[in-house]
Amino acid sequence: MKKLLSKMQIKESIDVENSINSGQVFLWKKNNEFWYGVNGQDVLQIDENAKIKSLKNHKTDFFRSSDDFDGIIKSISKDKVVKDAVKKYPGLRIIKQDPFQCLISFIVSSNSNIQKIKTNLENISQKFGERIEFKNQEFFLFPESETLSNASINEIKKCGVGYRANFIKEASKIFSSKEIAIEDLKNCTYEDAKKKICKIPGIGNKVADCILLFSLDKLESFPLDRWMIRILEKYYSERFQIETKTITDKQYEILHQKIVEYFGPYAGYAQQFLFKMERENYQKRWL
DNA sequence: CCAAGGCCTGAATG
DNA sequence: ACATTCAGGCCTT
Repeated sequence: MKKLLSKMQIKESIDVENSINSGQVFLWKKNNEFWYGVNGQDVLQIDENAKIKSLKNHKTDFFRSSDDFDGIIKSISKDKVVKDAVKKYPGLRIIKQDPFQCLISFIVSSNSNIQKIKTNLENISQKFGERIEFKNQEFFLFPESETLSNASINEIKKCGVGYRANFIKEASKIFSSKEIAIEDLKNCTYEDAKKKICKIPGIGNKVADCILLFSLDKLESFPLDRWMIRILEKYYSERFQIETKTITDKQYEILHQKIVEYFGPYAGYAQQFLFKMERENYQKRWL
């Protein structure tokens, strides 16, 4: 029994370090052997075995451990490129994060870089979020949508987000008005959910796909940023031909359809493995 | 529907 | 030093 369990854990083990360091989340830091991070109105402490302690005891399947991980790996392993990436980061997971924080995070991310995104989000939390102590450390929860919807553009700008300040305020208004309900988004299809959130200012194709993949359970979502385009050109130039320099909405949609046709319904996982691998190849920094 | 240009900011590059 | 480019894009023309 014990042997079986340990074997299972090796097979299914979650790589906390690499999952957090893969461009999905930003308000995380390591202190001694634990990772600490803000997830909406909650703070989490995670050890190397992915055991989670939550400040508010919210139930969250942060690492999507109820996903059939082995099945997903089999499903996306269509070629050597993905297989190599999976072999390199076998415990890399898609993280299920707080939807509002995720939405604002990726609005902030556009035309930016990880270090700056992190700083911007820390500023937003510190300025507008509730200060709280957890495990003898200070944290600032991510602000509620109401708070940000009532904040002035200038105050938001002080967080260093520039022209995105207006997007943040407008997005927060829409979110807090419940005009778009999270449960609906989770329940409807990828296409419908995407259509809905793309109406929010500051959310285009790429940002929408990040939000859908990292907080709304849409695993066929496949965010196409500069890195993924580069990866497709490098490893999949015949299969996914990219005709133009700038990817238009229409081309993005066609490309995404081809990608899902090829990688299947868990294409988002394939994206995460490829992204992680290529960024590491170029020794890009994470948090 | 497509192409081009502007945009806050700050670290990296020349 | 100082200017220019570039970075997980989006929006307008």
